[in-house]
Amino acid sequence: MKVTIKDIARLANVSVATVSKVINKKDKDISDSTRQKVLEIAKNENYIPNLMARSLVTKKTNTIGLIIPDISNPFFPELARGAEDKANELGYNMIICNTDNDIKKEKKYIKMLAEKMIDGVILTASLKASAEEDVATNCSFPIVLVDRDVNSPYVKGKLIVNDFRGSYLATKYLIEKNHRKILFIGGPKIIKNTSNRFNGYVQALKENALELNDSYADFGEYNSEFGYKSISSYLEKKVPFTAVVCGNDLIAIGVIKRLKEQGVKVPEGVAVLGFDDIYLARYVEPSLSTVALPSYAMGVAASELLIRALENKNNCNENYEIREMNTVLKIRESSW
Amino acid sequence: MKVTIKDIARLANVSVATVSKVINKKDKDISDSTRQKVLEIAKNENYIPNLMARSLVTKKTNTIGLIIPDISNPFFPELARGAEDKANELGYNMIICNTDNDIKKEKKYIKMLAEKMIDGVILTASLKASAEEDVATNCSFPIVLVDRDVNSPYVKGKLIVNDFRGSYLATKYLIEKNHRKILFIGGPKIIKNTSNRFNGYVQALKENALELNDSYADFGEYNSEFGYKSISSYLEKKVPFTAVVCGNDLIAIGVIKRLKEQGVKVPEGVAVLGFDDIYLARYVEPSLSTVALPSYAMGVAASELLIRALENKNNCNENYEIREMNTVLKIRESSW
DNA sequence: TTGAAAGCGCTAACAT
DNA sequence: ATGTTAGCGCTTTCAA
Repeated sequence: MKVTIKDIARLANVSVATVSKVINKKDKDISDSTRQKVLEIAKNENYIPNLMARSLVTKKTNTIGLIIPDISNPFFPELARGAEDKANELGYNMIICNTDNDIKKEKKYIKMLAEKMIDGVILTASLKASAEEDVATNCSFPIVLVDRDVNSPYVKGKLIVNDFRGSYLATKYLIEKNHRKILFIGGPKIIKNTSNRFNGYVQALKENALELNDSYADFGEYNSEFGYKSISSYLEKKVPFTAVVCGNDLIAIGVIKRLKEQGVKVPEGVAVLGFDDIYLARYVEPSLSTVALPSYAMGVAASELLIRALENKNNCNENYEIREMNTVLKIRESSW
Repeated sequence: MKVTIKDIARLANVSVATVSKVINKKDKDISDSTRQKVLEIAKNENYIPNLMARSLVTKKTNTIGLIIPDISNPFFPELARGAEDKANELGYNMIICNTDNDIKKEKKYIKMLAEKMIDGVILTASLKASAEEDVATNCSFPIVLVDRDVNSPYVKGKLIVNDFRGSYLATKYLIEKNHRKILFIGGPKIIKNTSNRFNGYVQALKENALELNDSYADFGEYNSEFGYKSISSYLEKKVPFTAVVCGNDLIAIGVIKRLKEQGVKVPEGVAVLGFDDIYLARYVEPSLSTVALPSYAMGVAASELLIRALENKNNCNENYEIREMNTVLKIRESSW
């Protein structure tokens, strides 16, 4: 049988109220001797407060949720870690929810989190039909958005990734290196960051008066299989190109794989750029030139934003903080 | 203000008990009409049951914990996904805890999980000083072990990975391919699976009467940096070798990276074997020959074992199930 | 400086 | 078929 606050009270010959005060360090007006006694007994009895009972009265769980679309994309574990480390540091726990880019799952998780009475949630970009019918609209707890747009009074902060600028700079870099036929292979079209990344690419082409050919862009999944498949079909169709801007590193890795199989050298034959800068980007062969996102720092910032909002009593609704995370172009061996 | 069971009861002109029964589908003896009425009102009012209140009385949270040592090692997200999918399917939620191989963090998490009154925990291999002082000894809820040993009456199941056999077979394969000077570069020595994997390697050497040279084995971290560093020092010392058995895929990727920088071809100059078969193993260049672990299936099995134990009323203590997960040697391009 | 008591939202005997 | 009621373990006001 678990030992409760009652047991401690009985053993210490004090009331449960006193024990509660000591446990919660609200002990300004508790005598030193009682405090000591209670603390000692609590330790001896291996007392563990029941957080559910506590939350039931305080209406605070000190737990936040993190909703991510794809935990097998290395970008997200890194973000999760940053978020968790910061949350822990600030006295919060975190529940990670992986939606597999599935709206149904996302809905389910949001419901689950609501039932668990979490204090708030960090919502990262995910597939979605339209901003209006975003499931997040149904949240009734504070939200911090990462690379995503939701209209709701519950939104307390927003992390913006300058995806546009990232791929714009990346593409511009390729153009400066004299590439003229540049493919774009991105993730799912309905994800916002996909279109942002695509638009940056388009902008760079336009500025340099380069032909903007529809057949030069392909959209699919943010994984290596898709990169492999997509580039295969360009190869088959004998589309001429000398560089590929990829929606993320996983796609880039798939592209490089296929290119090599075809006997095309990277970067000599074709330059390939990734996006994200996952852990393995510098270890693959050739190491990946990529638009780096500060994944860990993003997680940290998201937690910070959310928890600060949670602890801010004067809940000024309309004025939430927007923080922009900048991308950095890292040139390694897969491009020149 | 959140709507509670009381509100629903009031609106439906019934007692809270009736509402509770309907909500929990314990409605054998509730009239169809009341059931309908209650359900409808609950939906209209957007009623969300407060799980904490429920758990407080049922002593069941329907939540399990998953403790993993390193979420940036792609093996673990895959396992986590399997565990979570299965848990969800069986009506459970899962909280992922990442310990960074840090005993202190592990302790903290176990305490946190206890406070949150989780129903049970899946504990995966981690650094540890000795079996006896394993933090898990302090758990007071059902445990399922993955690749780890703990002595506790709370252990309700165990997943064993045949690490030994995996690296034994891998090494044997290399020997059959006429490799004679084979290095072993493993993870931290105090992790059990490290020594298991090492022992398999040793066994294969012995059986083939090959020299077992201490300086042929190195132990460090399960990441690419370590692989890179370790092989560098072998290269510097001009130790002769034609093959490397690595403790995991990340190490192998670091090793290959360094080898190529040195102008050593893989597999022509040196064959490299990994362990785990992470998602990117088949996408790196050359694709990685590796001892595959069924990461997703392991997660599924762990959840299954744990939840079955949780739901098994006649809690026969001493007789828990042990399930062995087998490894499969996958030969790709990094070896021959 | 301490304690009594109400109540958080819910479930489960037990009545009716 | 439905309702009454006693808690689950805790915090918090208010009184002593």
